[in-house]
Amino acid sequence: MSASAYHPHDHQGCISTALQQAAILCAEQGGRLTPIRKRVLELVWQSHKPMGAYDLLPALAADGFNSAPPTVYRALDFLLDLGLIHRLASLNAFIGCSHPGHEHQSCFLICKVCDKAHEMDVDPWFNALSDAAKKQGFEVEQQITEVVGTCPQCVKNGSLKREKGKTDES
Amino acid sequence: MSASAYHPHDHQGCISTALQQAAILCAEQGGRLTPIRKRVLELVWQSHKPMGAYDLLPALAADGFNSAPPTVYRALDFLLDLGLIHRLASLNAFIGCSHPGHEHQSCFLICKVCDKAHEMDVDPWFNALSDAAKKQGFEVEQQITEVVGTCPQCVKNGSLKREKGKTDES
DNA sequence: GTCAAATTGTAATATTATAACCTTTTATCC
DNA sequence: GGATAAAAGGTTATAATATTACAATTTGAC
Repeated sequence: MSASAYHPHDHQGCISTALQQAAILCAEQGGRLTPIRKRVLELVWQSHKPMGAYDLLPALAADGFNSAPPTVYRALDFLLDLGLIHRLASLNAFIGCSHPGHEHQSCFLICKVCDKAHEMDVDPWFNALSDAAKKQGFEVEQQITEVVGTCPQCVKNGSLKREKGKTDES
Repeated sequence: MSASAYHPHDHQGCISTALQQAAILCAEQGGRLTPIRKRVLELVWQSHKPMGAYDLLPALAADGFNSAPPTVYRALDFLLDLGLIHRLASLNAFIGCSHPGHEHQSCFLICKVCDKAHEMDVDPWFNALSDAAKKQGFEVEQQITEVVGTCPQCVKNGSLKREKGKTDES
């Protein structure tokens, strides 16, 4: 079970779980979790905020790794292929998958206040959409769903601010 | 009622309808449908394939318009604001809205064979997703849904090819 | 140890989008 | 009709994201 992006939690746990699952998946599928790939996965998991490819380069450089765009894109592609991370099309950014290891379509709730993204489980919803598409004769391969708005935490903070008269709202 | 992207139809009709609706919306909302904006809208509607911003520049140039990136991006932004076009995040491309004039979330079926995109009406479905998000305390502002796969026409063509043994499938 | 495949290094460049600042056009008011 | 402010467009430069192409190195299998 993954922790919610919105609440305090042992985030080191998120990272180490992700690394463990990566190791397992690589073992199963014959991929190699090289130091660069491992470090990129860690960096993507550094927070629950989606990371741009170019955000990762300085961190890689600081660790003494090569840091040219192809390096990070290769690692990201590898991790995407294994389903260890997702790419958010609306942000051109990457985020760790909270339940890798099985094929699934992802749906992200993206907070425009704190920038965090939370992977939501919406299988029934995906099936409904797939069915609608199939009804039109469309063969579905991939579904991209990204919901932009304000996360519970930021809604709450916003309300607190309003109570204290610290907002620009009327 | 808009024509299906997948079937032969009077596409000039699509374009002229789009232009008429644009004129009406501009009149209602006080926007100005200048020659550049009008031409960009026409170009976006040239086919049912999403167009990249940079695909539009040569066509604008050929028509004697200024053709630097800001020109086309300003026109696209204007059309986006009025809801006359949509942007497909997974393609970095733009496509005409088939039912502008009322607020709506868009859902596109994108064919990776013929590159056409079809706007699907999925209000009930969107509400279900919104409800799921709200149940978690998330305030929804925008929903991005893009389904990638093969359109009915291309599925059919694929089947025909298979019958004739013209495919690479086993 | 040799070889082929996978991975990484490196330089250059492609693609998409925006910033900043200036000029022109348009609508409005007197 | 001319002054004026706002909107739109022109121009140059650059930012941000991503890929190509090819060389060098590492790894695993035999």
